[in-house]
This record gives sequence, C-alpha cells and structure tokens, in this order.
Amino acid sequence: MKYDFKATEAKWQKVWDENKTFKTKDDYSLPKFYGLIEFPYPSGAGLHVGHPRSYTAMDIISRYKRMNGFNVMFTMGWDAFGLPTENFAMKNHIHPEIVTKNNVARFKSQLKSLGLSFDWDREINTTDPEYYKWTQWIFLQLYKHGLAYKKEMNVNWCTSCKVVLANEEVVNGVCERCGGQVVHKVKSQWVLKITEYADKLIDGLDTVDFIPPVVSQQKNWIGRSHGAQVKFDTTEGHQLEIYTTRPDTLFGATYMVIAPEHKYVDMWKDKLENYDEVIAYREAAAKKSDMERTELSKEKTGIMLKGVNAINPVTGKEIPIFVSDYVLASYGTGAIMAVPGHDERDWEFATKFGLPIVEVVKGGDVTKAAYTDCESGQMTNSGFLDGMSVEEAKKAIVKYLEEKGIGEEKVNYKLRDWIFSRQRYWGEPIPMVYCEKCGWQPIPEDQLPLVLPELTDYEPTGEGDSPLARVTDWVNTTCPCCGGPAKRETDTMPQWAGSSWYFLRYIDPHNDKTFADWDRMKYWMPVDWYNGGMEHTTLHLLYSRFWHKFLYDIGAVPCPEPYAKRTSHGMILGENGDKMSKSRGNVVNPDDIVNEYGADTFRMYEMFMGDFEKAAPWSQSSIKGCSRFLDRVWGLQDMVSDEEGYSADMESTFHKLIKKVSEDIMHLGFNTAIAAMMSTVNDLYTKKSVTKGELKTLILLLSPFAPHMAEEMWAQQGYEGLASVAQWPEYDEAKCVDSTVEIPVQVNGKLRGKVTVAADSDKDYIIALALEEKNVKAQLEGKSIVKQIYVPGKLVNIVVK
RNA sequence: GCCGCUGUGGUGGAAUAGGCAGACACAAGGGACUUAAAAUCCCUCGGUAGUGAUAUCGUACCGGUUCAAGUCCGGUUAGCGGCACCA
Repeated sequence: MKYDFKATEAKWQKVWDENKTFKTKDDYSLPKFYGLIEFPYPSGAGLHVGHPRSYTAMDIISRYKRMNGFNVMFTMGWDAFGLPTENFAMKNHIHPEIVTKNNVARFKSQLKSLGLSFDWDREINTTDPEYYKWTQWIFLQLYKHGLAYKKEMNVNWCTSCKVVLANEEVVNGVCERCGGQVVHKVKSQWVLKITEYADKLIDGLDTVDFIPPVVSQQKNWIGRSHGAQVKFDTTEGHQLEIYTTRPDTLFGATYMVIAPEHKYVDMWKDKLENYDEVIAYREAAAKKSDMERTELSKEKTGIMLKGVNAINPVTGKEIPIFVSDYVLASYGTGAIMAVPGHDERDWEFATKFGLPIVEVVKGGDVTKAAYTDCESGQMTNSGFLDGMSVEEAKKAIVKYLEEKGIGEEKVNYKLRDWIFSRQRYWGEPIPMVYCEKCGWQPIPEDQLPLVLPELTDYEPTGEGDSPLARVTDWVNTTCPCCGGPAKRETDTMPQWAGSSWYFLRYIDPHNDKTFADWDRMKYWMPVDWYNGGMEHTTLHLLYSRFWHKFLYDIGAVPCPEPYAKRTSHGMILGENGDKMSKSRGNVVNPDDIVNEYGADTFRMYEMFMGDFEKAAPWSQSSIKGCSRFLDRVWGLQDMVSDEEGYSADMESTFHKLIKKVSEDIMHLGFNTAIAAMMSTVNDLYTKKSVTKGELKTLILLLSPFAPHMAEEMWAQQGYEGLASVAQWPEYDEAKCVDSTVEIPVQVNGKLRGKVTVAADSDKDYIIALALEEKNVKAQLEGKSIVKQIYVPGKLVNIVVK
C-alpha cells in the first residue's frame, strides 16, 4: 500500500494538537532541556526554506531529548515589531497590527504543516502589550540604574528611510536595509550603556559553550585593548591626553594628531593662527558620510595647528599637533601620539607631510616601512628603556609615567554604547516623560504598559521625528514628579529590544505580576542550547547577553549567562549557489515542497542536504532521494517477520545504528545519521526481511526526523501510545562490535589485501595470516621485512626493504 | 590590512583521536518490468593502462614529520564570513 503523506500528516498533527503531546510539564523533578531557536520576524513573504533548517534541527534534538525522559521546552513566538511591517502599512493604509496578525497567521499555519513539536501554549508576540509591558519595564530598570541616558549625538541618518540608524545597521557606509546613503546628523537619543558591560561580556564567554567563531567575533566586536593614557604638556598650557597601546614607543612620538571634532580646537581658537583653515577642515570632515570616509581612507589628509605645539614628556622636545580625520573622536581620548616608526598609519602620514621618523624598536627599517612587531624587537633611542624588550619597556614606561603623574594604564574598547531610539511608529514606546521643570522622568511602573496610540498616518515626519509626535493628545501628559504639563517621548525602541529577553518570557508567558516567575526561571534557565544565524552574533546575541547580565546584577534572573550553548546553521542557497532572494528569482517556497513530497521528506531533505553548519545549495532533484528512502522504510512493513528481537546477523548493525544516530543528533550530524539509517534500510532490502524488533527500532530512530510517518507506522505495527514520546531505543556497547572483522593489510603503507578474522584474534595470528595473503605475499617476494605494525582491529602494515 | 573559516569525483557531501579516501545520496550511462510512460528493481560510475586479476596516479599547490597524512607542522594560493584609520 502506498504511503499517503497528505492524509497521514494532517491526521497526526491533529492528534498532537488535541492531546497537547508536546506541552511542557510543570514537574521540576525531571531533568530539563531548554532548546531555543531564533523566533522569526513574521514578514509578508511568508516562511522561507531557510527558517526550517534551524527549526527542524532543534526539533529533532528536542524530540530526541523528550524520548530520553527530559522535560523539554521548545517554543515559538514572533519578533513582530519592525520596519517592513510599518512600511507595508504605510503603503497600503492598513494598521500594522492587522498586517502583523495576518503575517503571523500565515507563518503559524506554515510551521504547523511541518510537524514541529512546539508547545504552542507558550507562543509569544513582542507587539502584544502584555509582552512589551515587560520590555518597557526592563528599560525602566536600566534607566533607574543609570544605564539609559539621553545624549545629543552625531547619529547615522538614512536619507532614504528618513530614520536614525544604529551603528550596527550601517554597513559600509550605507543603510543595511535599503542601501540608501547615510549621513551624520545631530539628534538627542536614548542610549544604553552596553560599554559598562564590556568586560563582563568578554569574560563571560569563557563560561559558556559557544562555537569558536561566535566567541572570536564577539571579542573582536567588543575590541578590548590594553594600553596607557598619557598627558602631554603643550606650549599653550593645557595638557593634551592621548591613548596608546604602545607606550613603549613614547620616545618615538614625533608629532600628535587630534580628531577634527576635538574640543581643544575650540578652546584654542584665539591661539591658533590658522583657526579658519582648521574649522574648514572640520566641516568638510563632518559632511563626509561614513562611506566617503572609508573610501578616502587610503589618502591621509590633515592640517597642522599653527601656534600651539606639544612637548614629548620623555624627550622634552616640542612636537607639532595636527588635526586629521584618521583619528576618531569617539575612540580613546580622540587624540593620539604619532609614532611613525612603528605605526603604519602614522608612517604614511609622516611620509606625506615630511615629518621626522625615529626608530625606537630595532628589527626593521623605518625608512622603508613602519616596524610594528612587538615580539622580537629591542628598544633603542629610548633613554632608560634602551636594550629592553617591548614587553619590558611597556611595564617600565607605565611605571615611570605613573610615578611622574602624567600617565596610567588604561583599557579601551571598540564597542560603543547602544543607540536605542528609533523615529518610527511600529515599536515599543519608550516609557519616559519630559517635564520642563523636572527633566526626564520615568513613567511609574504601575502605568505600564504604555500602549501605542492608534494612528491613521504612519509616515515619519521627515524632520527626524516619529509619527507619534503628531498625536498631540497622547504626547501631552502630566509629569509623574510634579504633576505639571509634560510631553511623552515620541521615539520608540529598536527591533532588538523585544528579542533581548524573549527566552525568559517563554518560561512564564502569561504571568501578569512579573516578567517570569523566579522558581520557574531557576528551573529552566539557562537555555541549554540556542541555535541561530551567524548574522546575529554581534547584535542580537550580544544585546541579549547584556540585558541578561544586567538583570542578573539587579537580582531579577538567577544566572549570569542566558545561553549555555550556542551553535549556528549554514545558509540555504539557491539552486545556482547564489544567496536566495526574490530579485535573483531563486527562492524556494517550503509550501510547494510540502505539497509535493510531504513534511517528512522536506524535513529529511533539509537535514540531509549537507553539513548543517555550512551553507548548502538547494537541489530540487536531490529531494527525491529522501522521498525514496521514506517510501522504502514504509515498504519494510510488507516484509516484516514474526521474530521479536534483532536477527543474529543484524544485531551489531542495529546496536551501532542506535549509537550513531544518538551521537550524531547531539553533534549536529543529521546528514550522517540519516545516511546510516539509509544504509541499514538498504541492508534489510538486500535480505528481503525485517524482524519486528528491527522495525520497531527503526521507527523510533526515524521518529525525530520524520515524525508523521513514524507515528503512523507505530500505530500500524500495533504499539501503544505515540512514537513521539516513546522511549528511545537503547544500545549495548558490547554488542556494537562484530564477531568477525576485516583487517586491511598494507605493504609499505599501500593497501595490498585484506584478511577476515575473529574479532578476538591475537596479533601474531593476524600477522601470520596477513603474510600468507596471496597479493601481500607477491609484494613481499624477494624483500626482507623490516617491521610489522598491527593496530588492533584497524590494520596491518608490513614494512619491507 | 587584521581576525576567523574552508578547498575531497560531474554534484551535495562521508571519513571518531594520524590507520581501507570517496560512506550516503543526486545526476549520468546500461539493463529488467511495461503496449507505452511514470514508478520500482538490478548493474556501472575519480583519472590512466589492462579482457582481467591487478598496477599506477589522485583530497587546491610546494615542502616536512611518520611504518602510515584529506587529517599534524611550515610556506603558497584561491574562495567565503566578520572587522576595518579602534592608535
């Protein structure tokens, strides 16, 4: 009888739904497993074949854990605030709430068709006021602990979206979303002090099991560097403070550079003979977009300050000061000491402006290029540092500077604070009120959620204000402090806000007293395994770790790290190897595959198509292989014998298979687990028979991968209950070995023959047998044996001369 | 430029901790069944030589360590991802 996937899949999805088969239990005496996948943004385009790769993998792991007696939490929700929904609403004059509702409904039905074992009773939606009430609450805690502040900032302004972007949303100087030009604009923004957590975010990485690329990217992004801050006297009187990672090269500092925005430019207005020229340079730099600044990075520009010089504190020499945009106002002190002998950028600048280059570390030729090696060099031209290694010199100079009171050790980070305001409608309102008398005031917590007001026009004002600014009766309110007239903040939170804590809400999604009950969090946290895309490493993953660490510090969550383990899946590419996209016309719709082959085949193929952690191109024809395999498994029912256990010749095969599938699931080796099942099924077809016990094991092993078919076969074979929650089959390590083994025999490392022996044969016997093997014997003809190597159970190698 | 990852048949990919390279699939070719097609089943399938047993070369390239290297070490090269004037 042919397998009817349509009817069968619908049937079991209904059973699972009605029985709440995958409902998370409240029994905290059970071992728990919290598997997490990134909840999607419900876009208008519907589910993409890329989404289920991660979902299916975690579904398999969750099903495996469940069958092994774990209390499993595996859930789904919607990260539903965001620009595309707002843009769609704007264009079509439909409320974003309706758009979201429709998109969620579509996503949900698509996901349901895949047989994913989510506990749907815990579904959450970031745009639900009962959810964002707590997003706002967390913001208020950040504010109350001094981690949220308002700041006039030079922000990234997308000229096309007419919206301010976070640093992270600007890619190569253009808007990440629309590719529009990004320029600088001054705006007053809410900013979160993620930099205060830089050390904790780096150090915490040692306590979790994240794949190495994630660890290195996060470390790189935070960019911690150790160095020194040093004060240089100037001829004008003020001290100019710089940051350097190479204090050892202080004797080689022949000039200084400050950022165009540096405040000393204004302070020294009267002293500077060429003030106008410097200001013109500053204005030109400000006008440059990030794109232009990057493009022009090859050619260094700058203006020397006329009228003020600095004094090198160790050489006592007067050195010139420049403004140049190769020094960033936002990093360190916005000023540097330039050591052209040992820094490539300084060398380039010094060469262009004809400035002196002094060698202070031996090992290179500073007339040709900067010598930046700090491993092997030796100090020279450096007074009391001469003869020291770079490492020694660093320590000695810092000690000297500290004694003199002109410098100290200093740690710096590339990480910037998180700009948290968006001039958009479809986001969480920031629960703050501005009062002329009292300044910024938080909304009392009992007034949360601060609900988004209804709106008919979602167009941003174009002035950089949110559409909310138009809703005057919402904006005008009273000050929670003095009761006088006040105005609400009209900016909303970025999309990253809702996703920064959603894993906590899954634990207790309907709690209206707190964001999640403590005892529940104590049981469920941390997330045991979080799988998601590499593209979220420096944004979502870092932000959510930051929020969690903050919540931990104020005693609101029970553990310092939210995720115990993080892995990442590769992208699914189009058939031609390009990234799947509408414009390339190579997008595959999962619905089509499910309709043609069924969810089980679709799941199988997504797991079989390649190394889970690497990108893999979609192949329409390869799907057939998985479809054929499932048909063959189904067909086994026609050759099942009356035998209960495993047949003698298949026993070790099945023990090995259980072991392999179990281990492969936990190592993301889904493709090899499936391959092993295929092999075994092929063997059974060769034999043309299968025992009841063998079929039972196969059904159970298949259940996490192709749950619908497994469920149907389980029922047809007369087993009680559901395969989805049946006990995972056990294997016996002792039975994983075959009674006879085939040992390859090499002569001088080249395969010449094979001998078949009992598994417990001893070395001498095997070597003797090997020497008698026909082909081996021929190879040994007329040669003398130098050495005989036997690797137990693996191979024999005979070395001859 | 810096950091990280990856180079294996026509294709996707296997190969535990240095031990039979190419598992499992797809595609292709041949055959069986069929009025025919689809589906299914069987065979072949890295290169070269040979009817064949077999020999020989072969995991991006060059070199090294080892009885033995896709795997380890040094260098080169190509591709992907991240960061990018961070002092």
